[in-house]
Amino acid sequence: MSSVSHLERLNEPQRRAAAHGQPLPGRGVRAGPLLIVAGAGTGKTNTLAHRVAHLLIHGVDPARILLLTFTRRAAAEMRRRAADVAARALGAGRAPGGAALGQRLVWAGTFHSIANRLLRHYAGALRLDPQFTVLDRGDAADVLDALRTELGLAQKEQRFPRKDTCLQIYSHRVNTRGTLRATLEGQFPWCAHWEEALTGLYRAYVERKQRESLLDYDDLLLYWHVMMSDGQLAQRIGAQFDHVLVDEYQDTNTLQADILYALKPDGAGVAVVGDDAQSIYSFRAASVENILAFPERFTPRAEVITLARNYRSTQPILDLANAVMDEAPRQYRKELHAERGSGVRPRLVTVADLRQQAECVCDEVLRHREAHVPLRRQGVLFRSSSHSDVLEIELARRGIPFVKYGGLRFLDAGHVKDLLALLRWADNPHNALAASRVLQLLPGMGPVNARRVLERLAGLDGRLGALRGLEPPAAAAAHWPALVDLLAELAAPHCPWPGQVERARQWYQPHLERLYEQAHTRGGDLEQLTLLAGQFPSRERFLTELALDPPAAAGDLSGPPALDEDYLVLSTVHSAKGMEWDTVYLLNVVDGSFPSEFAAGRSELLEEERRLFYVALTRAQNDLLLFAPLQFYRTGQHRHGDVHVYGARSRFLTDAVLAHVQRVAPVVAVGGEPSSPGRLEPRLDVGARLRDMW
DNA sequence: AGCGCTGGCTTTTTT
DNA sequence: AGCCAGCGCT
Repeated sequence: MSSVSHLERLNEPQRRAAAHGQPLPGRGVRAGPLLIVAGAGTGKTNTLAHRVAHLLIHGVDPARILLLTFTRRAAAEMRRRAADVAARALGAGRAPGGAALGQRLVWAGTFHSIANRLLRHYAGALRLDPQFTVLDRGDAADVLDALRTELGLAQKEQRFPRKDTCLQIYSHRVNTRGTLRATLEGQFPWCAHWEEALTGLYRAYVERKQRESLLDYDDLLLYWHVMMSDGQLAQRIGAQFDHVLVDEYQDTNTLQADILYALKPDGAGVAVVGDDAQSIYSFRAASVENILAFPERFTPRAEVITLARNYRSTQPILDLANAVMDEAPRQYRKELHAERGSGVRPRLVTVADLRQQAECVCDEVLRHREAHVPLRRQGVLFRSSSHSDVLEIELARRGIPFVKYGGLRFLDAGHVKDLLALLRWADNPHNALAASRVLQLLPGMGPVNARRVLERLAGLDGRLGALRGLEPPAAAAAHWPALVDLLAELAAPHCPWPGQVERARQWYQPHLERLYEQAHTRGGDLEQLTLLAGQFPSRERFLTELALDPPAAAGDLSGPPALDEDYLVLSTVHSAKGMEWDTVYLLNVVDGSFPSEFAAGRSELLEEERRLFYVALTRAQNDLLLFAPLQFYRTGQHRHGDVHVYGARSRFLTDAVLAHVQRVAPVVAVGGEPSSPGRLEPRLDVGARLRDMW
């Protein structure tokens, strides 16, 4: 019958998951709660997309499907694929095209972006300014920083936690819905004695955000959650959706889970997908408990469907991944089985140091490219962002193009923050953080003077036009009228959005040149920012979307690279979630890196490192190379000032695991110019020596 | 007060 | 290598 033909490309459990529930003739699908436990590469996205398509085909209104994903990218991907499947099944003739159908899935996004939309819509019921500003991470930390200075927490004999740490602690506490003490003891023991001072800081933080209509990432969820605690509102919002689908459920936190349950207390129409073996966000308060406990949260309990047939990788890669997980305390147990059959064994390459690792990766990358694996089908993964530093230099030297995901963000650059602060202030005149940043761009204007200006402004009617009458410090006087004019212009109610960034940039240019080195390159960034701004319909949308979904790399701003462009992807393992490559290189598989040194001694954290390792391994389709440098440099500091340490074998590489890899030494180019001038002719079999160390 | 400089200290991963 | 507190000069 035609209603299943769209599912014929799925295997049996996938099909059961996609078609779960009873179709009501022409009126949608009635379904109880469903948990899909989907191992890596088992077609999770495809299954979820088919479920959405299945719902659409059975007449569910796309605007009544809430699709919660982990990233913006994932949401877009899901929309596209679901629409494709549905459009194909419905036939091009009598249905809207796939793209149009995808457009109508208006409630697809991250928890945070959906929260943003709902809150702006229901702001009136919450005594919330619908024009609220969303703080990105850096902004939130800056607010905390200002407060800790104001509260006199900065000058103590003992150093108070830095702003990012303060924010992390706050965030963890809020997202776990536990006590500050629990967060401190569990995650930040070295800050435990600051409990009282931190409490005061957070109290001030919450107050300030409310006064200035600022919401940080956590507030988006918190406000949503509070909104759901009101019976009437919860009822109303829940009734807005017939189906709620959640992707990457293993990485949701307690707050998100509670929102979900409040949305659909009986689980009707709820379907969540995840893999407990890939839970890697506990630092963000994600709780594996969410997925483990999901079925029992409902009566009758949720149906559980497990997907274990892997379509991504060859069997030797899965054997390795399975072996790694075999040593973990088991939860939803699933041994991945490759549909694609056999292939080459993963290789463990022992290299002398980071430099040789970089050279070796480059060699292999080029070799693969010659063997018709384009750069973009190859990915280099690492535990922490800085681990690719040496490699990046080598790639640049050899002219191999690459894009890096994770790590330093475009939005963290001072000049970008400056320009955005200007727009933010105009957008929300209460935003003292932005205002203070803007004011301090002027010479002679420091924190104290900026504060004075803002206090006097607040004493007047608070409108930006009133700035004109205020007297700035003498050094800033010359710049004052231009700034006041600019702000008045941008803040005027009907100031057209196109052109605003350009206008702000003109004003900012001389300050840029005065304040920063390399004003030219920085100016280039701002040009890109201007182009990006042009893609948004309004200032508020631009600022909000930018905060909710910051460009991952500076290159992102110019939009996705052209299709014919080929580039290698470098990514943290965290950012590699859900992605796959023909060939994967995993850097620094040594203790201290994998697992991270910070996980030492805490078994929970160690288990998360194991899952992270597992995620990295299962990104590979055909070829997997693990690199183990014997000498492992540390960046600066470390307690005893060591420049480098001898990396111990990663504790995840047990004998049972090693049985699944082929151990090799790098192929050193013989006869050609050796890259290090010290090495003359081959007298030593270095490779053999290195192998012997294991 | 602002601003530049010095020196001590530093948990990784991100919506 | 970067953050941040504190110092000294303007």
